[in-house]
Amino acid sequence: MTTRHSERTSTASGVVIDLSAAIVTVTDEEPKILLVRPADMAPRPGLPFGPFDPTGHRTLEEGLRAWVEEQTALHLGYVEQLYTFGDRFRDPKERAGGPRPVSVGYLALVRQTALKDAGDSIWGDWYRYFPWEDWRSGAPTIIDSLIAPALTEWVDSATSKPDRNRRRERVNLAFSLGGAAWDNERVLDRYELLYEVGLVFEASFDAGADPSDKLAGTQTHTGAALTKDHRRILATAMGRLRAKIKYRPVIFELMAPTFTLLQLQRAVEALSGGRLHKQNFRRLVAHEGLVEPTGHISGQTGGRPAELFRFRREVVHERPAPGVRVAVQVSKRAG
Amino acid sequence: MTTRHSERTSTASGVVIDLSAAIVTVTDEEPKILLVRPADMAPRPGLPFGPFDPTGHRTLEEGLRAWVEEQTALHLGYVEQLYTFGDRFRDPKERAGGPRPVSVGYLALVRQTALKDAGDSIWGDWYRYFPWEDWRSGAPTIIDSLIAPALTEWVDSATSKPDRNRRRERVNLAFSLGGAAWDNERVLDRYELLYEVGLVFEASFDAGADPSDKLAGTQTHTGAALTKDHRRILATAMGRLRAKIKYRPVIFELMAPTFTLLQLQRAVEALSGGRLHKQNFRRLVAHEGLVEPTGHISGQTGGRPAELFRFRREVVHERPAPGVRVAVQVSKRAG
DNA sequence: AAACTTATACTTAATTTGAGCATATGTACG
DNA sequence: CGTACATATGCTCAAATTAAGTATAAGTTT
Repeated sequence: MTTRHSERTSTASGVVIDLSAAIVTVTDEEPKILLVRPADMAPRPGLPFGPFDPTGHRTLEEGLRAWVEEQTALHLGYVEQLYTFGDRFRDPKERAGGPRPVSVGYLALVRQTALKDAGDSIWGDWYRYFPWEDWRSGAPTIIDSLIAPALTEWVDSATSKPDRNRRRERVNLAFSLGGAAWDNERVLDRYELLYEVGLVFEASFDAGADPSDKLAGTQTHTGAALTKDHRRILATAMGRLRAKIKYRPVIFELMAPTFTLLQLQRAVEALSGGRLHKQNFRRLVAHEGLVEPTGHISGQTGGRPAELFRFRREVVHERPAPGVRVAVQVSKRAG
Repeated sequence: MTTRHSERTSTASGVVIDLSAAIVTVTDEEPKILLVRPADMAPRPGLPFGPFDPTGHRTLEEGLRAWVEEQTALHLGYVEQLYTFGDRFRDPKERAGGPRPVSVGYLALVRQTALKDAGDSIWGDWYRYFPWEDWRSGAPTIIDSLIAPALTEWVDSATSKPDRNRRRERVNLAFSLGGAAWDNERVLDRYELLYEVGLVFEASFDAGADPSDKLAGTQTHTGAALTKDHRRILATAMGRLRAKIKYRPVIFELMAPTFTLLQLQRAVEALSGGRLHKQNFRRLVAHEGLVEPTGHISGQTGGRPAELFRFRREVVHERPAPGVRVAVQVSKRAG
């Protein structure tokens, strides 16, 4: 216990560090995530990633940028480290004796204009993988039709009473089934719950089940699957982004240089998964000094033309928490 | 570009993953950090850490807990992953051909009662390493006497005008020299700025300077130093904890099972580095349902005896963001 | 008993938030 | 040309929250 600080080089064997990127953009009021098409080995699409090279990469982030530029011909602007994933058996190949992969996950934001489609990378609709997260037109039907009943059954099937209570609390907290307000930031909580209950494809796949089995019967899987644990990384990214919007002006990383206030509002709504009160939204961004008018007018609206605005970068130095601190209105769940 | 997803094992060579822990407690209204005494090789104390063992450790967090228990005989309760550090030359030994260390940093909270002093681990005063962060009795003198002048000089010494402006903005943002309100969460920003300007010991040490040089003349180094980049990890932990207190009831991880409201307030103040308005603080914790009275009375106050309270765990399931959302009053800077 | 320390209840004004009304200014289409 | 419709924008209003007190209670210290 005294010599523990002496030279301790790689006693650890077989660690590989992967750098993974959840690259987000918003086009046509829809949030998108950059995916690479499945290669021969991978049956499902996944996030772009590549191994960290300690000799070539000065920093982790630099390594990530290099990989992404090579794989997708995309130059990343805003990049933020999310989380480092290192649980055993994140990659099923590990069971067969593969090395232990540790992934450092990143969130990156790029503007719509930057999408050059480079071969085998594509923009995937974010809510295709998380259909229960989009409340913009009311409560997602999949919750009432599929998720809620299955979760209730899972709660009831607990063997002991304290266990049942724990399960109920967890369900209520994640999916607000107990009447609480929907918390749009708990994306990861919800995904992990669905995984544990077996409601997402990855769960049964990771458990080694033949996927065609369950799918043959009733539809019990929700949302489209990604390879390995990439959907979990994406859930982490969504939650972080939804939280960050509220206190940092990151939304402007996704906007064109000039935009109308409605375009800005729609972008926030797309990411947040709920609707905003229009007048209050305008009051907020104006009062917080987040934007300034350009004097130009947009003609694209189909109604009264809107003024074009631009982001006021100076706001970062003026206010402690500049961001779109707006309450997301989420229509009450039916029933 | 098409085969990039095929088997790509460790082309990366010489990566070692370290797990580091910033273990925080509060005793006698002072925040403390657990440090391990310098061994022969390390000239300064540092955070407890150990290598990640992919064969033995099921998860990263489990690996961290195992290391800490082994090194300090401390069982960790609340643990949260902070950030993964991988910049080149974080450890000066790397220049001499050592392996590239990547550290996954964690924040852990333990209660005062849990401190068993196990041999060569000690509790260090948190503000000894960051004297400019404690505003509880007004603006720290070190800012006006040392930091502000040095930063101003650094701003003025910029060669180009845009460069000077960038420096000024950065200084104003981090240390609120431009009249803005002090933001107690920007701990990392401030440390990194001081590092870059050369005001912390680690900067000149990492640059290879003989430390006795500078110290011989005027005192230009602020705060006590830690080994390698552990002070940076600690800064990250402080910032995260200060932020988290406001929206999650993590403060109770540091409190005894029952406590008076003033004890609770002092603990929050100790971590936040500022004073709170007493009456509003009580109204807040009561109104938020964070605590409930035990019916018992504390006799230790030296004034009117206070009622003892306990944390209401249920609050987590009731409110979206339970936490001590209180504006930290920071006395205005002198001058 | 007087001075001091801490606890706790209550007041008040300013600010922020949530929701909506009213009106302006354009397009689409009969 | 006129009516319906869509969007933009200014403004009001009540409720809730926040910041900063005053007032009083209930102990300890000297």
